[in-house]
Amino acid sequence: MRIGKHRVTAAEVAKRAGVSQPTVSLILSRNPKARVAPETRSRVLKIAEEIGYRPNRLAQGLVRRRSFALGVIVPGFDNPFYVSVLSGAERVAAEAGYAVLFCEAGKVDVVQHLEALRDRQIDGVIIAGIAATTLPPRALDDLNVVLINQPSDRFPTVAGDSLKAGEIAAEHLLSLGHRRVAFIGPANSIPAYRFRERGFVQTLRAAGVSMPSELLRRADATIAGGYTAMRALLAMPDHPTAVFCANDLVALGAHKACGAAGVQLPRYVSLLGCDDIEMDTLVTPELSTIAVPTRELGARAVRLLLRQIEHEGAKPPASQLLPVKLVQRGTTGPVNKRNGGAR
Amino acid sequence: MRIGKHRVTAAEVAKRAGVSQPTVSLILSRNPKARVAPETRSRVLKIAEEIGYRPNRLAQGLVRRRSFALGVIVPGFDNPFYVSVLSGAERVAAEAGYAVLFCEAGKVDVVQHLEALRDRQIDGVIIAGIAATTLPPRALDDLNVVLINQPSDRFPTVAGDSLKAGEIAAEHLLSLGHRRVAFIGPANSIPAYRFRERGFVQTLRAAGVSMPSELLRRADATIAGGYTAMRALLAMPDHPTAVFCANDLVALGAHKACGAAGVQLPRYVSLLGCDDIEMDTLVTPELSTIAVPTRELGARAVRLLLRQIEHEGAKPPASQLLPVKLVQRGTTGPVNKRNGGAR
DNA sequence: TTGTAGGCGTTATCAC
DNA sequence: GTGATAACGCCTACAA
Repeated sequence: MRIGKHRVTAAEVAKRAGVSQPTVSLILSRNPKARVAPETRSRVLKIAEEIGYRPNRLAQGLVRRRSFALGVIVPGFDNPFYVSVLSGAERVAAEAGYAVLFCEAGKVDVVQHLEALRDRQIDGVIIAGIAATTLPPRALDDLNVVLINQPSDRFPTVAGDSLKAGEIAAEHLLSLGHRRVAFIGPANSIPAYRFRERGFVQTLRAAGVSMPSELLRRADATIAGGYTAMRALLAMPDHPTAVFCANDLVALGAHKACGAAGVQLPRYVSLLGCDDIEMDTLVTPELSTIAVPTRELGARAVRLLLRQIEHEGAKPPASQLLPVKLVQRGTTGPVNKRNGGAR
Repeated sequence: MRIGKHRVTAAEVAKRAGVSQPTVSLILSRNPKARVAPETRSRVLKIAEEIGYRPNRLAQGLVRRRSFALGVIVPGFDNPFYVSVLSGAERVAAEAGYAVLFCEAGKVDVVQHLEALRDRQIDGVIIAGIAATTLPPRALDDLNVVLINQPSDRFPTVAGDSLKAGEIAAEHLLSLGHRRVAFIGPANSIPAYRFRERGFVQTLRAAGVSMPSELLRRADATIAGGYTAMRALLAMPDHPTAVFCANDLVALGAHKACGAAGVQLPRYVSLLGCDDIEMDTLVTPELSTIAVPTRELGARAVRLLLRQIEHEGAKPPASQLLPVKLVQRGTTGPVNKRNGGAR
């Protein structure tokens, strides 16, 4: 509500209630510590309610040096993973009365986005999908930061257990009898993908299965990347019987390549992704994957950030590693003995 | 940069430059109108640069009564359509120096989100996927609003041409020889879906093809909704030879139902979606659809909003209707004469 | 228990 | 051209 052209201010409430403006402020913002006459209190509250007073958060922010806003920076929405993270973050933030400033950053302009967030006196930043180490050294100075899916000794982190994901993938494929297995993933990329790869390769090796270099395919972490890489794998005379992909997008691209080549899944090739995005159940057969609690990552990141913000001095909260689990659907199955190149 | 524990302020710059603080402000913010001695100007600019001065946008906002921030409210990310809209909006907003406050609103708490945005002195709001008419009458008072994909005589609007989309769909299916066609879509829903349905039905009728009520299936605008509805259609003794869906999610659900039932696309049933989301090309055969320029919707909505904000008094900018177009892929094909219930 | 004074970091309006 | 001075709306002292 407003009076004429100017919004309702605390001073307005004060005037009508016959008290001073700070008293109003005291009653409406300050916690239980506010020792005010119950009679005054209820009168002020009533009037504030009546004329629809709502504190101006910009003004609050200016004096309290807090904006009650969080920034979320992701590389883009090509990968539904980030969509989930943002969604989870927004829910928790909104419940806590924080706004979410959303930034989509094409690697180049992360720094600019960070500057813009700083100018708005942002209370904290969540970064997903961008390696913090690739940023200019001081870009994150004096900022409350929580990183998603990347380890750091400088900032608290929330991550799905990527190493474990790789292990689970390897164990699953091994248990199905696969011995000639491949991995598709990007070369120099965000830590999550590297860990998935490492966990996968190490577990294979521990089981006495080595992965020759021609079965380690480098590809962008996209559908197109997976498609191309899988095509190359299928073209090999002795193609692998199972393929683990750095993420579900890659796996879906690979899935599509199989479809295009007339290769039956999982009869001749088993295919395993990682993340568990919604599209997985859209393809036929549905994609087996390692589920990562994506929304939960965003939600927890916000909680960590709030803790960090709200008791400022304390030591930064401990990082969290969230469990992942195998979701077996239609693209993984027992190795087929006769399939050395057969279609 | 900061000095000790306090951030660099304009006053700090002023002190070092030996001028008054307002002069600094004048030089750094005000455009050409600033009549300032070139010598002073360059000195101030140099010092500001040196100590890394950046204006506090909260303080700016307080006095200018502007936050340089926009709100975007969408019902959720279940539908990639909204993801695209948000993405397009963010890009344009960021380029113009505006922040995007992202709100995911489960119908219930739209009002709360709007209140929160008001409290932050938001400069404008973009609403997608939520019928403005379902909001309390005064919820949008005194707000700069742009609506996406819904007509309104109160606010400017950016929309894909949904009526046309329905027409195109009908023409396409008719041209392929289909005469027994169905529609799957939600009952009481956002305007876009209603228009698609209307355009579709009207064009059919104009061509002398009526759609019996059993071929008008009501379903949630989700994958699950499409799946269920399609199953019901396939179970009919004389099932339709072509189906148009309110959006791609529904169509993908229907696609899946066909796969599960062993029904070949488009041989026995043609399937047509609407929106053109990325998943469409993931399924086999790829989904034919009517492409809506989703990112562009978000981008234009922001431009409209900025125009509205920046010359306040002027009449609200005209609404925009963006063209849609048929994207024929693998799920639509000529009617098969022999398919009265055949599989 | 409440009011007064002062300041958060800007921008706007004037005199000088 | 430039510098006081006064907002903007709120919060934190401290005094009454």
